[in-house]
Formats: sequence, C-alpha cells, structure tokens
Amino acid sequence: MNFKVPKGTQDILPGQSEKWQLVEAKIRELCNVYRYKEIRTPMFESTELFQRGVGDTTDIVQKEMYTFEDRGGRSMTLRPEGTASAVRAYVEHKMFGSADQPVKLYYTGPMFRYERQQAGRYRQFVQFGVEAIGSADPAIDAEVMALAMDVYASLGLKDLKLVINSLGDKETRDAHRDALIKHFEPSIDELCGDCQSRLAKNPLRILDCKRDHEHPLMATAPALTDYLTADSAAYFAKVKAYLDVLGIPYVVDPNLVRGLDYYNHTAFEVMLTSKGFGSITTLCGGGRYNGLVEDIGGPEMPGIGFAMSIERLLLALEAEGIELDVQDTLDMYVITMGDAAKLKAVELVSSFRAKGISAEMDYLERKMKAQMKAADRASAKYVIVLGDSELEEQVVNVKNMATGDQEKVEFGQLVQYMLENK
RNA sequence: GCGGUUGUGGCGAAGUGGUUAACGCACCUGAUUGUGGUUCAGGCAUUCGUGGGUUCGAUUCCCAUCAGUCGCCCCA
Repeated sequence: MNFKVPKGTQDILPGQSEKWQLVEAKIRELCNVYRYKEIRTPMFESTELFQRGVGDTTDIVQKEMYTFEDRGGRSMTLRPEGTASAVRAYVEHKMFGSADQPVKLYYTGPMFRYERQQAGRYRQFVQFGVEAIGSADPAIDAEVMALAMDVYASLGLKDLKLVINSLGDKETRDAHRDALIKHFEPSIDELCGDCQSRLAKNPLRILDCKRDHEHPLMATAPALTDYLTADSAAYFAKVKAYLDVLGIPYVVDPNLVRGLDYYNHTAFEVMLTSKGFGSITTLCGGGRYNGLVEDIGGPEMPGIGFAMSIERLLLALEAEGIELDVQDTLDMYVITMGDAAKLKAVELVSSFRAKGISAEMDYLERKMKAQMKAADRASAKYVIVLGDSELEEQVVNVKNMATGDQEKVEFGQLVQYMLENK
C-alpha cells in the first residue's frame, strides 16, 4: 500500500509552509491598509451558484468542476473560484444595506478545478482575491489594481506588467461579437481547429490564439476598443487616468480576454515579464462584473475584483531568485547527559517556553556532540549543557553559539538571563 | 480530453542479460572519555514504480498498467 497526494494537489511541508505564512501575513497587512475585510465562505456551494455566477458556457463549469451529490440528493460543487461565493454571501446577508459602502471584501483559500496538472497549475490551489461591491467609480477599479500590484511589490517581485483592457458593456460586446463572426467566418477553414470551435462558442478568444497569431486575419480583425460605446470609452479613460495618478505603469492590450462570463468593462491581468516558470505567465486576473450581483438574485449593484494564485506567486518569486526572509529562530537548546539531567531539562525547557523563549532538547538519546550539532543545525542562539556537575552546583555555562563565549548562570536566573539576552 | 517525457536508498544520481547494484548528500559512531559548523576512518538502509511475458537467469529486453512531470486546451 502506498498512498500519495491526489493528482494535482500538494503537501506543503515545513520549510515551505513558513513562506506561505509570510505571504499570507503580508496580504492581511495590505488588505488592512486598503480597508478590505476578510470574508470566509464554505468550500462548497450549490452547483447552480457556479453555473449562474461563473457562466454555463465556460470551460470551468462545463468540464472542470468537482461536482457531487450529497446525501440529501442536492448537487454540490467544490468552489472553482471565489467571486460567486462572495457575491452570494453579499446578497444573502444583505450587505448592500450595511453602513460601510462600498463593501470591500477579501478572501484566501483553496479552489478546486479538475484539470491536468502542469507547472503552476493545480487541481487544488489557493487564491487570494478581493471584491469591491457597490461602486461603479473608476477610481475603485484603479484601487483594486493597485492593491494587486502592491502585494507583488511588497514581496519584492519587480518584473511584472499590468495589462488592461475594456470589455465594454453588453451593447459593446454584442456588436463586437457580430463583427468578429463576420470577419472570421468566410475563411475560418484557414485557422486551427480550436479557433474554429471558438467561432461559435466565444469568438473573442480567437484573438489570443497562440497558433494562429501570425495569420493575416488577426491583424485586420475588428478590435473591441473600436466598438466601445461612448460611456464605456469614457469609463475606460478614467480608469487609465487614475492609474496614471497612482503611478502604476500599464499596457493596454485590446486582445486581453477573461475566461469567465461575468466580466465587463475593466479587465486586467498581472503578468510576468521574465520567462518565469513553465508556460504560465499570468499571476493574477480580475475585472469588473456589473450585473453579477443581480444574476445571483441581489439588487443591481456593480462590482470589481481580482484573484491571484499563491502557488504562482511563490513560483514567480523562486523563478526570480527572490528569497523570502523567513525567520526560523531557536533561542535555547538544552543538551542533556544522563537521566537526571533530562528530568531537569524538561522542567527548564518548559519554563523558557512559558516566557515565550523558544527552547528545544534532545529526544533521541544522542551523544553530546550530536546534540551540539543538532543545536547548531537548528541555529540555536544559546546552548546549555546539563550534566551531573551542573545539577550538583545548580549552575550552568550558557554558551553563545555565535561568539562561542560562555557565561555561568544559576538555574534560578536562566529565564531572566534569556529574557535579557535573546 | 489530447500529446511528449521520466520512474534505482530519506534526497540527488551512475550502471549492467548473470555471484555482494557505484558514488554524492543526509544520518549515526569513533578519532576528540563533557562542548557545534572543518578533516579523517567506519557504519546505515533500497520491493531497481506495479503486473505479466521472453530467458537457464531480468533492475537491464518486450507488453500492459500506475504514478510523477511537461506541453496543448483553458485558467489563477
């Protein structure tokens, strides 16, 4: 029998988990500064929520969901993303009536999508995301993007670009869609099979096909920006103006498309400019979703948000050679020689810990030299050696591992000594 | 869903149709009878992914299968 983690999932072991904690701490700190409040929602919801929220025609809903029937015969689904749940909670708890408006939420937690694993893509992955609901002010679009960029910047990631686009309103999209079909349909045979199926499903996606990138039809294809209504164009211009004020560089990519149905107006991605890892270059994706709250049964409320994968964030840091400053400190290692010493060591270690001094001792009956080595490996700041003579005199040498200096300290003064020196 | 590639100790990594399957790291012991990071000597463990086939004999050749990994699609 040998059990393994399910395909597409991973164990995060000590050594790695500290990095996660650091990233999560940074995220909470920034969310607090930007005044986004944490929301925690269940990891599964009724299947229908995602069908309505994410969109029935999306790949996520059609072939990537972990859907199961519970014992009561209800169809449930492990959440593939966070926005639908956040919006559901917003509607359910009538947060549109709360005093604080707009409602600014953030979440972190695992998401589930049934996909083939590759570098930077997992079946269970952790997303950090924010949602700002209740405002159609372009300034908040810029704020959300600024927060995303800040997370990366605060961790030292520099080789990033913010790519933005406007998907316009419904009128814009319908007109553009028709134009795209008209443009590609006559010569669709010249394009790849994927594009051919995209024509009916989501013609917008043809524009970012990698295989047909060089095809002459691409260059002459109608651009979404040409179909923006006056209102949509004005809105997009304001978003850009606010980004300028914030000093956030961005690239407008008219072909930027998001894969979830609920997006309109502002769409953006944070991408790696360096080679990065594997074929994945997008670290974060987001956009505006006016209309989603209504679709889920709430009032007509505009919203905008993003989601980023913590796994990809960590992979990007690794690819750029950025070491997170995780501190793994041990204040005191107590070396024991003999059973009597061990008895005393247990007592001493406990008294250190009670004062917040991290302390460790040997549990493997190792020789003194091996214990010394273990203390060194654990980067212990101080070490004491407990043997028969120390027990008799009630005094130990406290060794400073960095300098090698030793100082005599009475048992009763040890905790105080450590509090002053650690 | 489709395609590529890999599968040998805790980790990394050689190798061969034939008695005991290199080496490095890690770990343990000793040199140094109570003080670490260096050095030297010794020690330690492996169903050679799994199942079947060919063969006197398979870790090695063949088939299947499983798993990892990478790419496509799509996405974070």
